[in-house]
Amino acid sequence: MKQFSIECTDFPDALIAWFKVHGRKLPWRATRDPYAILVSELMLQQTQVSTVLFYFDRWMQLFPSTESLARATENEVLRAWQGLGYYARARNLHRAAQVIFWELKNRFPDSIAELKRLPGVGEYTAGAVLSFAFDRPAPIVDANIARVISRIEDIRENIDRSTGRKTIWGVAARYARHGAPRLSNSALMELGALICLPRNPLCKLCPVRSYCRTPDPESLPVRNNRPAVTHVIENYYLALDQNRLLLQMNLGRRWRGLWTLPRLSETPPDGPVASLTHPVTRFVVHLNLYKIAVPAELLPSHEWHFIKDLHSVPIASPHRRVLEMVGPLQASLRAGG
DNA sequence: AACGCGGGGTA
DNA sequence: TACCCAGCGTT
Repeated sequence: MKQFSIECTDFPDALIAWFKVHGRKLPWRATRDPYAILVSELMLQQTQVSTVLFYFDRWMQLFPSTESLARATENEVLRAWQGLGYYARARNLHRAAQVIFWELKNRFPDSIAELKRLPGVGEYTAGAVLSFAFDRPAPIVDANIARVISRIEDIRENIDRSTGRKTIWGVAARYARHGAPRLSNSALMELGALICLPRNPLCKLCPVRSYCRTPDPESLPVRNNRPAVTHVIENYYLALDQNRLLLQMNLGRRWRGLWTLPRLSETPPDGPVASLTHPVTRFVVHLNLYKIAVPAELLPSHEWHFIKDLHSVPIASPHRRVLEMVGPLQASLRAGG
């Protein structure tokens, strides 16, 4: 039977000893409230720690419990999430709180299977809640841990493919059998965040370098190539009527529940009053804003909003940014964060 | 088993 | 610009 160095008790012990000294004090590490942990995990999906800090703190003040979040309106929830992106996460978290509070009578799920039934909770997030909140052994593999494990074990399978992912999760599962799940999962993740960096890993500072099998850490993990970027031009119009601004509610999948500027199908003769370039996923969007007279016909999704109330309206970030460029709207957009 | 999500920060 | 990030849901 193949013996992995990760099974030696020395490895987790060395890692945890390092983590206790060098691990960051993050707000979601200072609590064992499963709701707070769940909030942090949803926010941290595909989003870096430094970005989440501000949103997490404000969210926990606005919605300190499953009950307060379950009772909130979708508009309030999306407004609190505004700027964090991937808004499906906000709706998932909202629905998860409603399921826990009403359907589960506010008893927080405490098994992988139950947690995965919550919207927005997959294998990773379920394991994170179980280990961080309940200190129960559960493997987790995020981008950090995938990188650490692939290097420690010199795994050269593509981690974007199912076989490669299976290999990594298998190692993580062996690792999770050792005690202190909260500490060991946190430590593994933190090693990836602080030492075992994607580029220029700090191997000379690594507390477990003697266990590391790869001769070439920077080549790992092996991942798919990124698709080429596609350039897109999008035109919108600025319609002001006295102290009101016309916005459009998104009803499709993209930005559902968020307001954007009303879409303009053709390019007007006069130049835009504001423009910005907005890279997102595999697109680069060139967004143009044209000033037009009050439109003759409004769509059902169109609605006038008082400019003084814009701070409480969830608006997609690029649209909020291009509106800030226009000038007189700045104060209303920024008030209330 | 891929792919879309069309976000945001950093080197 | 390219790349990365405490992934998930859908097809």
